[in-house]
Amino acid sequence: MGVTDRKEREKTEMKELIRATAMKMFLEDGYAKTSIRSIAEAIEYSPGTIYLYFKDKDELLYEVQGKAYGQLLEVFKREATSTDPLEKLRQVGRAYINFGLQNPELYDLMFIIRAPMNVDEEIHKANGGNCFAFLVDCLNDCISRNLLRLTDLHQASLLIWSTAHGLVSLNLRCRLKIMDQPEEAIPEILIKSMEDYLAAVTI
Amino acid sequence: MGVTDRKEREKTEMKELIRATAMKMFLEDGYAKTSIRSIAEAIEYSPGTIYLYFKDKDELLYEVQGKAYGQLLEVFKREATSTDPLEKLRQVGRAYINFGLQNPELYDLMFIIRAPMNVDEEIHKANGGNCFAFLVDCLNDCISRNLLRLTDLHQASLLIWSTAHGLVSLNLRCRLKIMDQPEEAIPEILIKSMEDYLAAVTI
DNA sequence: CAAATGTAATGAACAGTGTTCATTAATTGC
DNA sequence: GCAATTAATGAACACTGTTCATTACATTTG
Repeated sequence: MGVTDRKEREKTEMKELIRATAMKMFLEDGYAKTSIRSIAEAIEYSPGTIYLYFKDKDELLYEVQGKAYGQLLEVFKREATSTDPLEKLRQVGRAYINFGLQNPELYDLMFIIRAPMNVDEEIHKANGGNCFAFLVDCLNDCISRNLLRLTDLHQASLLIWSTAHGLVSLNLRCRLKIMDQPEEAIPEILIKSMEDYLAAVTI
Repeated sequence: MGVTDRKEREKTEMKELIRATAMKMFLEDGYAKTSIRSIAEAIEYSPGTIYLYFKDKDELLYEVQGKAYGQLLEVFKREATSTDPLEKLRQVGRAYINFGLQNPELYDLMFIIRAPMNVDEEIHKANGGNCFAFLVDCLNDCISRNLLRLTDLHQASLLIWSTAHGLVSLNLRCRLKIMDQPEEAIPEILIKSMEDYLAAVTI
């Protein structure tokens, strides 16, 4: 059965080619501006072919989202290594914000873009869940040691995530222009804000 | 000059008709799903007519954004009336989150949707600026009385706005599904989280 | 009042989108 | 070598925002 094996392999290779090309184009031009036709053109196939491997454009988005969550988790593991729970929490915060600042299109696609939530719910639970779990673990160390003014673990996780996401997403949508700050100062402001926030809820 | 007066009047009436119809449809179906053709059909004019009054679809969005900021400011003025600075701050937080929960499409259009930022910057400064100023004023009362653990006024404003926006927008994008909470419990969770957050940064 | 002017509205046309599906091409199994 | 299966195609469909030559109407002028 060497033939069916090869076919299987070719099929997954093709799927991977489409996935990788789509991801590259999503990150360069954004999800909305990347058309199925342009992806097809990039891999030198006809538009219809993509639909033999992916149900629709959204499914392609879900694939990339999955990869993206994996990337974020890796960043967490790489950047948040301190043995001090509070310092580790600060590292997570910094890592999250830097990730959003350095990968705007990726961040958009993970947390801001509107996409019909079909399979989405499961994909987010499976992939995003790991990232969230990292934060929860980290916070659990802080809360169980009574280092924070927040006592409900999951609520605290939600709050910290919301704050970081709020900072990143308001910036990505240029809503911080109402504060009269120079463009180049913003990354530091966001990081500083997050740190001051964590300091404020630290006992 | 009665004729030119009437023409002027008809022109502004027509513009208002388009603006109002667009807003209604944006709120019902969302910005993306509302087409120029469908707006034109709703007011029984041809698609081209809309372009005699608005440069493009984005300009229509800006108009609605302006109105929306006005609405939010009114909600602030109506809901946040306490003479106690801290209670007033809590009222602002509650009002913001409830606004987002009760007007999801409007909130989307104000803070989440992607739109080319051309005139946008000025519109946001002018309209959104008033809402932000309300929060800043409110926070100024708290900080000047030394009631909060946050000392930098503008940074504190940014933080509180980010937290509230984070809560609302993550919910709007169904990202809170990774926390296993029943749908109907979420509004209370968001409000409670915001309140506990404010409590945590209160001295 | 009739003709000329100005202007508001039209709707076909353009270039693009996601998606489908009958047709074609290639490969495999017998 | 031939039939059957599978993969790829690309035209077609129904949409999108936007433009612009054409038309219809209201107003002003002769």
